[in-house]
Amino acid sequence: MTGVELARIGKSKVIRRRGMPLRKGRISVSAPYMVVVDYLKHELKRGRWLPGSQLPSESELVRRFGFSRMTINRAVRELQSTGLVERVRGSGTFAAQLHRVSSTLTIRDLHEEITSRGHTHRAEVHLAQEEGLPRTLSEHFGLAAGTLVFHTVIVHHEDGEPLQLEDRYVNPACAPDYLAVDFTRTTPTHYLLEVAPVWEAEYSIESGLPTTREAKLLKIKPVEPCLIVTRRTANSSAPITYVRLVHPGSRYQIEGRFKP
Amino acid sequence: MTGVELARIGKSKVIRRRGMPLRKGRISVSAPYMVVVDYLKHELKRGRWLPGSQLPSESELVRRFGFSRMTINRAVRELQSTGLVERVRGSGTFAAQLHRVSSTLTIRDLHEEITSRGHTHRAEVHLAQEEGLPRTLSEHFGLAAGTLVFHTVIVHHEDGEPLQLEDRYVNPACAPDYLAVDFTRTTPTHYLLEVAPVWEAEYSIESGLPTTREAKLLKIKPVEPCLIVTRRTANSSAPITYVRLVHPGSRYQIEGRFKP
DNA sequence: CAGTGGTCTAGACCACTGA
DNA sequence: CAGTGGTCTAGACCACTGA
Repeated sequence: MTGVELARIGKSKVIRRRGMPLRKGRISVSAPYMVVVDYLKHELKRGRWLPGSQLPSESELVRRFGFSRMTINRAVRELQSTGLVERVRGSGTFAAQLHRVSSTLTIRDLHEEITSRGHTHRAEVHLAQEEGLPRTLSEHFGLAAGTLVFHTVIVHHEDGEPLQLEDRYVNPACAPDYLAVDFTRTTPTHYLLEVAPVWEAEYSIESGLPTTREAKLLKIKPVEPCLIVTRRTANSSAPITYVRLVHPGSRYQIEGRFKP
Repeated sequence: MTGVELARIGKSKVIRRRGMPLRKGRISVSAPYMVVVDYLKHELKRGRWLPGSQLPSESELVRRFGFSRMTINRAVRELQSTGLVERVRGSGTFAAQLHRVSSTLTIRDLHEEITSRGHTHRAEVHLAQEEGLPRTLSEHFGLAAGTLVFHTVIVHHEDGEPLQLEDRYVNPACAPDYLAVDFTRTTPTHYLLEVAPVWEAEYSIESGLPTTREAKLLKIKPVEPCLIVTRRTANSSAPITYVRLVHPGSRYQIEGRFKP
């Protein structure tokens, strides 16, 4: 972008201040701070400022664009929060190393996921009962061994094929009516997100073999590698649920993408 | 927090405007917008506004805290960007369902990861050559089959135990000197992040079996489940690298945690 | 129509950096 | 000391919502 073009962008501010609408004809004009965001992103993308090198200062951008400093500041702060630049007070703004691939791991309702692919979802309930928390899970779940908890084992099918075994423990204090839910119609994930807002979560993703029972329920050979996700959620004072999700490796993978 | 306490917070603004420093004695006083952020976070955490319900409006918060509307707006916008609230123009601000567990999947240098655990890292280079891109990878990598690319196969050990097999293809246009690097001293990840800034990335995480050759190099049985990560990075105009990372399931897992 | 959030401005004071 | 980013303010105009 040349200095002339920048000057033209600067002028659009004046127009707005005189009360012109944000739309001229069919062309939508972005908010001034977005103009700056787009400009900086575009130049970063082109490699104009290599990682570690310094970007124009706020006052420099104020001069170039003709916007107020608060507007410039907001734009650059936006890039900072997405990790594209780093700012050092007293020193300057620098292009960041894009090490971090910030992705979003969603606690997504499997029912939604399957139906959004246009497939049918069916849930088989193999266990739904109250029981004492096994000693082995006490630490992971964050409740004392022997505490009465709800335990469900459900196999989710996509178009008739087992896709996920969901072995879940639920803290009755957070969802007292959990066992009354018809899990062939409502998934535990969906129900729990409704009744027990999540404040924090921990998860682990690993590859391993199913237990004998899991293999049988998933209708796979005991030697088939599985993608196993375990997850614990909690609100600010108590654990909500601990779940082990076992997926046949041949049928499930986690995908992600990052683009600033 | 009671109305009285809020009123007191409001007064602190007046003090600042008269030129008092941000620190009184040893007590550090947060910036006003952070006061509002902390207050709203704290109340959300306590469950004061359940998911979907409406938070106080900006003007209401202006009255309560005595800060200017821009300051209140910045605070609430901050919560919005972290996904804690949703805002609808003309309607209001609402507590969000915390479905999204926003986690950060880092492209991390394995050497760093291992040494930060206090362990020793050793890399064995099994292949480093130029070759034509296999047809099967053409689509994944984003280059035509047969294009000359660099290909390296490296096994990374943690305290002498094979932890990761790194099978990597590199676009020579982005890193022409790639093959000159001594990979027993510098990991490909480290080198590439230096010379070829990443603009976008895609990854997939799955569970599967190693190939016969991979199993041999990792010194595991061919039936041991592995956590397999494939990743493609690119800058704005060309793909940089495509890598398949194979980890023995028994020795590696991906962990994450989310807390607003 | 009153209420909501989205955004901009011009000016201000400040802490921190590095020559 | 000049330059940098961090932050706040008081007022403004606007688009959109929903009674």
